Amino acid sequence: MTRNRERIVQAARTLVSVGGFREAQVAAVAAEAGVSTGLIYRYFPSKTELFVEVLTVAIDAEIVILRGAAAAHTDARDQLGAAIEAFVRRALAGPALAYAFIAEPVDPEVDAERIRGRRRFGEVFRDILLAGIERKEFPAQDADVTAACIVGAFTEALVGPVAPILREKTAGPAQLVESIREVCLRAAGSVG
Amino acid sequence: MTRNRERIVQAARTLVSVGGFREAQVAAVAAEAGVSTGLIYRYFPSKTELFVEVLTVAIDAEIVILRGAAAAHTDARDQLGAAIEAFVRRALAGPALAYAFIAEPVDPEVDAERIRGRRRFGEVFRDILLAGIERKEFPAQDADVTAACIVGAFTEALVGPVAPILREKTAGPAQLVESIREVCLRAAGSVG
Amino acid sequence: MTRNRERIVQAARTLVSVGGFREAQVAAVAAEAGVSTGLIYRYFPSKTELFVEVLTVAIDAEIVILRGAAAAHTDARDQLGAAIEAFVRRALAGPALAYAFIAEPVDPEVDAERIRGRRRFGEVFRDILLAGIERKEFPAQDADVTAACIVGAFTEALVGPVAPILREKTAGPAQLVESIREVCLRAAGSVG
Amino acid sequence: MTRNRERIVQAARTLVSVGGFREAQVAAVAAEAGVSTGLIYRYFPSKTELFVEVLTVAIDAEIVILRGAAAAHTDARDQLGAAIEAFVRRALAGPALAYAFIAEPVDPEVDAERIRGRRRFGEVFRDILLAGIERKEFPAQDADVTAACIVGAFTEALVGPVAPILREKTAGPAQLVESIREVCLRAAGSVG
DNA sequence: TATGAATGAGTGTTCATTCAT
DNA sequence: CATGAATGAACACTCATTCAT
Repeated sequence: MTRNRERIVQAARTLVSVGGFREAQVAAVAAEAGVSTGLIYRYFPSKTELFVEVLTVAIDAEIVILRGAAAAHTDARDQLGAAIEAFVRRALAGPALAYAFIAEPVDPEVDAERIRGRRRFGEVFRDILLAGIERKEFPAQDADVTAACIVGAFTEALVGPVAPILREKTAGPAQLVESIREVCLRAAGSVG
Repeated sequence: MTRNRERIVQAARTLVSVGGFREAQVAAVAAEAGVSTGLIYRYFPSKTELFVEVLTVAIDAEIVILRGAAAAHTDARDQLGAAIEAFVRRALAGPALAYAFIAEPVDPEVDAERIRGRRRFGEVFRDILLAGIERKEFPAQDADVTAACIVGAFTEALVGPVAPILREKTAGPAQLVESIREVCLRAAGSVG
Repeated sequence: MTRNRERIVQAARTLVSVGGFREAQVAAVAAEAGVSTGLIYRYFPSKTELFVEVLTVAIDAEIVILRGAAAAHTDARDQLGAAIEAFVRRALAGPALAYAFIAEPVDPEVDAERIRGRRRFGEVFRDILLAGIERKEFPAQDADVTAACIVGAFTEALVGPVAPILREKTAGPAQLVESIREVCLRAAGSVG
Repeated sequence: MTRNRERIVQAARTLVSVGGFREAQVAAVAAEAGVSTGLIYRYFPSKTELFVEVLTVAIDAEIVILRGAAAAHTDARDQLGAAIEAFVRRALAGPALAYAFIAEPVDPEVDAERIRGRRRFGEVFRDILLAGIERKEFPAQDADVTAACIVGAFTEALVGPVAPILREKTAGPAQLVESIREVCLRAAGSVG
């Protein structure tokens, strides 16, 4: 059944988001998914491949959402704001995705996928920035650097070590979303 | 001899910066330091404690440098720019510190120290921001959020996945340092 | 269908001759035979039983051929020479049978069958030798020992480690067949 | 201690000779040697390397003995006879060496060493044969083929499946040694 | 009869930690 | 103080066998 494959991926994702790669042993994934360890190897050639897929799937989904949120607007500024807000809102909803982005995966191959994921996130913002710069909505700047900074910024603010404190301090999620959005928009040079 | 203790910490730091926590086994640290594995346990109760100290020492040193760089200026804008530039320049000089900040440490306790380190970095920027806001150099904003974003921003731009590409693309380190500084200053609301 | 049974045995035989017992897993046999793994267990109670049959069938066929080759002659010397030649020629034609005879089977039970096979090969030669000794074609000797030595001799020359070199060196298969035949005939005491 | 290394090799050798490679798991070797499994990896990079050494050491020792036995004589016939006798006597003394020569080791690398061993045994006999042929003690023949056959012959007679029966049947070890020696000498063309 | 998904015990290997010297 | 040999629990992965469909 292809249902088991999904169960395995989901179990792996859950374990990573809760306890990091460190606690996501094959046996634990199997237990979480309610299957035997051997079954995991029917669907994935190795633990590495499983976690590469976990990351890929998670990132793909987020990328789609980001681009979708941006596509609902025409102004680059609104696109940027919407993409950031979409990302932040989702991240605040649960720890599922968060951990994977700051984690140093045990395996270099998984790490490569994580790196690719961050790069792809950056590309979403870079595209928006480039269009905005061309339309004079943003000042001239190195869009790649700004995009990387934006990714780093909300990653840190959301899933980084400061996040728990920020969440407590700021008056509810809406407030935090708004703060992050403003910082990132300013970083892009958009005059608020 | 307390000299051995230093040699061990230095060896551990070297190994982490070169190959990450993954390749920094106790035996490897001992070999790098030129001591026996047993000796490490005379100075540190566990591998975890050793790496907590490695991080603490490294972060302490950076904090001092950051604050020192900022103290050379009076304008908040200049302080912020100097602190960022100091951090970025040092990070570009070598991988020594960089890796430790995005790495997911093997051990939760080490992770806790890493988190504390990032928070302390954030505090440096928060203090500068708060002073600047009070003096109307920066617009009203949540200084904690902005500070976290700044830490995330240059961490990503420096040691994140995009870094290698950025380094190749931008015309030399000086160019990259400048780009990052500008983004962060804009993020703080400083009109360039 | 009994056709499936044959297909399974044939597939197992092919895999063993190509890659040894090591690569002849049940799943691989099933794939090679174009059936499911489960079907194998409908015909054989265990993997062991399957490979015991593989060996038995292969050896039976060879024994028949050996005896047939010998039966075409009346002189013991010619019988011995013909039997050896028949075996050697067949072995040189393909690796099919060869591997199974020096291989240490995974399973003691399969090993027992292999041992039985070699013994039965020895008996073919022992019978020829005994008849030859009685007719004074061969000198008095321990026919069992000589027979075992003959089996060992051509097994080594054919499938042992020296085989590849011998095949390259000697001028074609015909030459090697002749050399082995001569050595074995001399071993039996037949004056060439 | 280098004593442990020897204990490990000896334990591995014992297990192989008693139960074959199949029963010589790392844990079993450790138990037999009275050490922990981890200690084995202090001396050997892998299970494979351990068993390669076990074979190499065993074969080296036998080769020295074979050549030594032959060196005590001047006639090629006597040399050949002495070498065979030496090998056979030792083999009859215990199962230690025996199993390793017919076993198909689990690992290709170990198998390669086994193959090399048999080849080196063959070379001992080939050298003796070549000298004897030159001195007209033996008739013209393919010395490589004869050497391979001799190795195969006594391997089969000694450690092959027929061995147990031969041992029971023949009147004591001395008798069997003599029979094998005679067969091999005849195979070389030496007129007894 | 036939399938092949599912099982889970077993194996080689790593590495933080200890302790006799 | 200092050594480094020794430990052993833990982990990824394999594969013969079973059984619901």
